[in-house]
Amino acid sequence: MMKGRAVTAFEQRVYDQVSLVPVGRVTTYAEMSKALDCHSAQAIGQALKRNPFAPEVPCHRVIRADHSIGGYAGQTGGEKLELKLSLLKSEGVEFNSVGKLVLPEKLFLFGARD
DNA sequence: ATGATGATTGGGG
DNA sequence: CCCCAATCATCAT
Repeated sequence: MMKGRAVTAFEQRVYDQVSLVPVGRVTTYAEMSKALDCHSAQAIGQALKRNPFAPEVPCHRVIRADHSIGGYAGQTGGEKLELKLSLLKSEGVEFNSVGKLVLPEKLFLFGARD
């Protein structure tokens, strides 16, 4: 039988990290790259786009550093993005007409205490 | 092993 | 808005 592709150590660390983001909060690719001591936010996106545990692992709670929505399920536009938006909205996180996070204080910074 | 790709980012025009 | 360089894990050859 077909065995799915193995989750790499790096991906596992990314998933563990994003799992720390609470419901109703979001973080950024850049913030995660710092927390994981990786110097490439894009590498974080690479791992998240291949997340085999979505939405168990909340990869939809990761947005861009400029507070815009970012991508989802391998897409940067289209229906999947709509899904990401509705998932976040159902958790109380919203974006304005310019596509930016309405309440920046909802950003979750690793290592910061509330 | 080498080259290309990408859910990014910060800088510049 | 668009373009570019830097960065790096993963994928295709």
